[in-house]
Amino acid sequence: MKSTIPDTGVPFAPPAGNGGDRQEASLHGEILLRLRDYVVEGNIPDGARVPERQLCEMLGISRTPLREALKVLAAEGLIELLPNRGARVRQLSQRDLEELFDVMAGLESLAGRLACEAITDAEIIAIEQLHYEMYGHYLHRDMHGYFQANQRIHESIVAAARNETLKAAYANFAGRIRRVRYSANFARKRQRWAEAMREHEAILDALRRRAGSELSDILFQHLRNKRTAAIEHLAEPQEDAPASP
Amino acid sequence: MKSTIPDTGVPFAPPAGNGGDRQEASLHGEILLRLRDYVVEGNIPDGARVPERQLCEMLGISRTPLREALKVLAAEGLIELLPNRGARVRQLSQRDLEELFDVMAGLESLAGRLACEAITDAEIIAIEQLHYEMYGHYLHRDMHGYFQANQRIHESIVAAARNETLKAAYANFAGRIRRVRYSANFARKRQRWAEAMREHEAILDALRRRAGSELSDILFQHLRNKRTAAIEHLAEPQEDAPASP
DNA sequence: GCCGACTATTTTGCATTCATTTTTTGTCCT
DNA sequence: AGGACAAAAAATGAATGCAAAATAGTCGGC
Repeated sequence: MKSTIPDTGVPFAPPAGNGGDRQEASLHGEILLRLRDYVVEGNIPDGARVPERQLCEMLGISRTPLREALKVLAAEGLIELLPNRGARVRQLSQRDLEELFDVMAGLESLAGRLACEAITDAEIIAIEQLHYEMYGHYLHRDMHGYFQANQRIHESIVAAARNETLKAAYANFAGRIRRVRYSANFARKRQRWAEAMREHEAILDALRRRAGSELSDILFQHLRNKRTAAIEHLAEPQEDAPASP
Repeated sequence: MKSTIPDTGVPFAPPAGNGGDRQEASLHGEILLRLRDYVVEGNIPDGARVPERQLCEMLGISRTPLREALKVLAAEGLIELLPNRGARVRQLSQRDLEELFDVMAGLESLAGRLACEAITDAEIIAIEQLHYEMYGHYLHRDMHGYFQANQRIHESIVAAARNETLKAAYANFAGRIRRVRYSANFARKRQRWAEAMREHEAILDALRRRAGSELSDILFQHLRNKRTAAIEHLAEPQEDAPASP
């Protein structure tokens, strides 16, 4: 039960300048991107065994670059590499999820604190825009739109922190959680929605005042509450699935 | 100037249960551990080019497992992999260091907050012991002893957070910074020493009261101050190197 | 009929080999 | 002599081959 990539945590890659594009020269790099998406999007069932050969012909490459990509994904924590027994999609226990949410809370909390030091008025206005947009989705019970706007707000805060290292770490953890979201059908309870909206107002308020320490607290609590909702949801799935208008 | 492991950050490996041992079955895993230490300890000069062949015969293996290990190290951010141009030790700019310190500050800040929820009296007492020990080293101007005790205190706080995911991430970032410490001879200024001691008192105080939010703030500031000291030190090296008694 | 041991097939881990690309060296021309 | 071009050498990226381990399948025993 020991992973090949053992006790050391892998933080993340260099800032690498480019934020969003995914051009990639080398084959194994290309494979890495594709495989990561493939796993994150939940195309492989939890804990499923995936023979290398099968992936090879699926991707049309030989085993060497594939294995290199697998090692990296294992270091990222998306899959497990059991010695002589192949790669498995990493199955997250409830405890793992709790830990992940807490780390995300810590990172966002940090992002908020740093953002207060550097954010511009224009950026705040942009976030306010997203906030109102999100509020609209909330009123219309549009879960998907709400969710997206919400994500963009949090990403904006991370971006405003002006810290590529943080951004990379954030993206990595977000990816791990996203996989769970894809697999389990993450609907949020209505009551939590209202709470979340109120919390977001407080976030904006603290951000406007550049109250770093305060914002840090609020963001942590906000994510903590998200965590609780998520865990409860996992315990008893699909309660109060929102009707799309 | 693009790394093969591109924009995505690699967070870190699974908890993997075992905290400290480094038994490793697979060859590439063994190689990974040895290479990581080798790099972290600064045996390779910054930005130096290291031909694979040379590493292979140094480690007595073929290129395949070596390259797998290199990919992982690149994902961890310790080295850079330039397409068709080999591996280079990642050179951290001053900005990179600032970012790293800030992320460390965020993680420790989080650790403190979580620790307040779960830490036992016994653990607090143990940390107090370390604190007094550190104070002794401080009085004796024993930088090395001071430094070690200090590190153990921070590790204890992270351990008390009861979050293996956080612990792994922390270890990864700590490794990146440690490399700089090995290379540049990190002496701390005396004035900063006194400040740091006071801050540590405040940390202990907040910890005893389980004041999570407060501790979070103090730890962040503490690390922020460390950051400032480190950056200043890099700018004008070895000022006030402490005489060992 | 079910459980356990033995064999065959598959799969992983690593070494070796091949094809490009890069870097170095050597030579020639200005 | 200095620089540019060209060829050789070396290094990287990927594919293939081979040995060891694991899985599955079968047979035999109880």
